[in-house]
Amino acid sequence: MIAPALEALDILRTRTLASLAGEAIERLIVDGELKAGEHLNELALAARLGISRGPIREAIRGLERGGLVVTVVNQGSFVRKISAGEAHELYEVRIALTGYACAHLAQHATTDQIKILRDLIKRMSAAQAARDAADYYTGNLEFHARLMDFGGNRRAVRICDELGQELNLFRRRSLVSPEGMKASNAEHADIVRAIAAGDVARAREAGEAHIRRGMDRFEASTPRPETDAAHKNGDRTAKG
Amino acid sequence: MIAPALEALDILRTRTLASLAGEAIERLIVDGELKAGEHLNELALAARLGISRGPIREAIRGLERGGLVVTVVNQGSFVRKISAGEAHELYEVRIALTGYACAHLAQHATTDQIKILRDLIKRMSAAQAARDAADYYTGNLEFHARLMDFGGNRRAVRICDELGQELNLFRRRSLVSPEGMKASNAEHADIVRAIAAGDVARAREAGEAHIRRGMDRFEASTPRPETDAAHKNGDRTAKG
DNA sequence: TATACAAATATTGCAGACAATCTACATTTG
DNA sequence: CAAATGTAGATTGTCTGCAATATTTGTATA
Repeated sequence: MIAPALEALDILRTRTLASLAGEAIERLIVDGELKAGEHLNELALAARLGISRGPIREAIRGLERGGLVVTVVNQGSFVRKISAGEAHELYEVRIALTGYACAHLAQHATTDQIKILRDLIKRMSAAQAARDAADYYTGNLEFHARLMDFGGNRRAVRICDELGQELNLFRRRSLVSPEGMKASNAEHADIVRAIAAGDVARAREAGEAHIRRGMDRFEASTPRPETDAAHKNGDRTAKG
Repeated sequence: MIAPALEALDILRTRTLASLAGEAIERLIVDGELKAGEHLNELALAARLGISRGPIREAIRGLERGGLVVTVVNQGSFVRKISAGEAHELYEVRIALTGYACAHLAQHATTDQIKILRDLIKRMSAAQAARDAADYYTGNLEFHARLMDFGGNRRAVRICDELGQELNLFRRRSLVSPEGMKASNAEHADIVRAIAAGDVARAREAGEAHIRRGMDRFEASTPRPETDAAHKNGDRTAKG
């Protein structure tokens, strides 16, 4: 065990304040402490993290490119506000990638990989029975990451991760009902069955359908875009 | 016409030095002036652009998140070196997205959209006949952008753009032979025919195959990874 | 000659300071 | 009373400076 002060110095040798600040701000956004459309005060953030504005600004540029934040010259940066249309687009990209990964897996999956997927399904099933939404949530995340990863494509995993993060800007960690969990997990089972059977077309179809149903559920549960168009930050929806 | 000085001021009011620097550095990379693995000297870049290091550093953070640059603490940033495996992954994501877009178009394309695609094919055909590689190149870029865009998904367009940029890190603007152009454009025609016929499966297949063949051509033309493993920046291939 | 070590140089990471701009509020003017 | 104007405070965009780290150069030693 190293003394905290030394440990802190060690962190500084291997990490940069900008990267640490980036993660911190990202957490603030994902956790909802910084709400969509809200202004990012550089000085306040710097004070809060006990550093100067330089690293904060660098971190914000990263978040900007990542789509979490939108910047207006001489006005600063704002947590990005995602429109329903943009959310739909994000979902569609996920549909395409998931479908492709499933098709790919139907041809190339090993028995070990299939076992891992089946174990995850069991775990989610248990979480659903126990009404443990949090456990189901993480299981679900891992299942989808594995799905993409087993396609052997870490880049696709990363893209899906980022898309998911952006989506969370909109749906604020959608809570799933027990029935929803059950239906969703049944779809997972469909996917894995098709993969195990080596049925390419059916695997793709099942993968696409799963994300699409998630999208439908989400859009059905989303109130029509509020018509307070005069809201101050009403147009902070897209970047550049 | 505004006096240059005033125009410069106008630019500063609407743009940030960091964003301008980001574009400038991006050009340096894409144009090959900064080669893969090369070190980005902040002071030198700042001097070259006539600004201070602050905006340069901010710009680099953006490029980092965009995958064009890799940063090592206390060593600085380097133009990302892409491995053959990573290039393959990038291609696969493009395959998935293009295939999906084509399938989508087969169901929803309007006659206007199909006409635009056909016109682009004619234009590329003319460029190929004239051996005008540059014109073919831009036509090809637009064709693929349209393909994605007509899926109605601007986000997918952006992702494909970014993937293409990263790929260019590897393939340094692959030059296409006249025969290559001809074959490639024939594939374009296949895609559009399937879309016009409303044949979803065939459209997807044609779209995927087109990118896949591009990938195959590319990988066939790529010399096996050089075995100068002792090269100084030999491991600057991935980030984080 | 090759290797190990040490000084010198170069470069990064960060902080603080300043000017330009924006925002909010009070004041004036029609 | 509404609109325009002016002022004070807050915030951003940029620059300069300094300490910490990395890299290079030079030197001595086996």
